Amino acid sequence: MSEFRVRFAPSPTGKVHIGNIRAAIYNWLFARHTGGKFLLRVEDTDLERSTPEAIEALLECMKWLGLDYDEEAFYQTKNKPRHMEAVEKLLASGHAYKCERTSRDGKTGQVIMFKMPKEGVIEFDDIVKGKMAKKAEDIQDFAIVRSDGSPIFHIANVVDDIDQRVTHIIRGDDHVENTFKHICIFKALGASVPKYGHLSMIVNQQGKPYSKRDGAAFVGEFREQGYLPEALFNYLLLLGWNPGDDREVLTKEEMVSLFDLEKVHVTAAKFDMKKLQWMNAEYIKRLSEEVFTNELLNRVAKEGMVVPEDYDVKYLVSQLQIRTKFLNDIPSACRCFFSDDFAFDEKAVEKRLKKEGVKELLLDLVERFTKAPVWLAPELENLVKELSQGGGMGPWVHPIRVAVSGRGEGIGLFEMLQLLGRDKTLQRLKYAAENICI
RNA sequence: GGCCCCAUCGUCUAUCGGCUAGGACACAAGCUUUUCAUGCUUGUUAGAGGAGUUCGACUCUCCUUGGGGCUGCCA
Repeated sequence: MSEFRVRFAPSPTGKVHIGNIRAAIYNWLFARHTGGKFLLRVEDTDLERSTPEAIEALLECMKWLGLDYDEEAFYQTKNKPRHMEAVEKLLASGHAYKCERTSRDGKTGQVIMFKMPKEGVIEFDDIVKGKMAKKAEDIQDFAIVRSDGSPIFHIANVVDDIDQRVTHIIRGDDHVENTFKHICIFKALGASVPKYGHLSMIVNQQGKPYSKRDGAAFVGEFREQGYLPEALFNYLLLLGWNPGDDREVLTKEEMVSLFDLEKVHVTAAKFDMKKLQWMNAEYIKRLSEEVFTNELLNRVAKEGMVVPEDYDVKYLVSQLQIRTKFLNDIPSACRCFFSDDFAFDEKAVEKRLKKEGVKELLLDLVERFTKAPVWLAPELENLVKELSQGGGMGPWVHPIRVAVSGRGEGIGLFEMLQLLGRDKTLQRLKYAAENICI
């Protein structure tokens, strides 16, 4: 046994929970760090929910995060003959027995139970939690085959791990109790027991398991909201592990070379959306100009806006990139540049335009801007600065911003005016003065 | 109830017996000759409680308290 083999074994239910994908990330990192193999096993035994679409969504989500797997994907349903073979073996060796039972939901029939040892201690050395031990007598016999003849998780999981030659099982904390059972199955089957590492759960502010009620909980949702996969990956990794120094934003190469499963934390980690947002902004800032420009162009086009041939996109990008927290914010931030059909924010209009004297102020500016010798941000700024006579530029800046963009925030005002050009600026100032101001 | 696990700022964490307890997010203040943002500087805030071991404990041991997980013909 020279090579480490780990696996990610999700049930394809259509949505991939962040806790689950974090387990995938740790598995992937472990494999890449050790030069081992990262395997994918699709636990598709729930025929109702395991649709081709759900499987496609799972694969898509892994691809998005850059979790490439080795060898062919393994489908649990296809291994059913092997599961039953193992059950026969257990039956024959006396490790399992048939039994009449009534399930919780009232089903009655014959199931096959795994027979737990009646004495002794089951122990294992968990890579993240340390020494774990439990008296065999504290664990009851459990079902491994349903009355309809289908294999249950416990046996399927163990047999698949044997068949995939998995050496390290890195999975969620909720499986700790199962591990004691699974170890017994491995032994009963005469297979070698893999090493285990149990990852703590991701919890909400109240300390309860993080669910969709607490906010975005599935990978797809983060994607839709404009999070960068690298940011989510990095944040999830840091939730329970750190490189040992103060670095937080790490490259994939750093993650791979520094990752150490033994240094993963035992305690549950609270999910902090604010920090993820910060991380996302960090990654957006670090995007190359080319990549950000492409994102901008694509997203703007998708919203039906047209960027003129000779547009100074480079300048817009230089202004917008550092201010972008979510890629999804790009279209609304760009709308006023590429379309005259932008919405006016009611609050901003109320606060900045529907005030005594604003109309006159804007009309005065129209005159001054008309006479401006050059249409460049620094000159425009000087022009307004002169007007403010050393005082704050707020009384001019805010009404102009709302008049030309409809919003109270955005890139630097004078840069905005430069990008808009003289004609559009004048046209919008006039329109606001005559139709919106009081 | 039984069994298992956990415990440093509000949050993520550093510390592997020497600590004036460090960093990041968030929050607050200031600066960038007073639009927003970025950037920079500064500030507030932490070792659940109690015993023990030790010259010395946030670090080791035990107890208490608090939190979480599991206890399915779900995975």
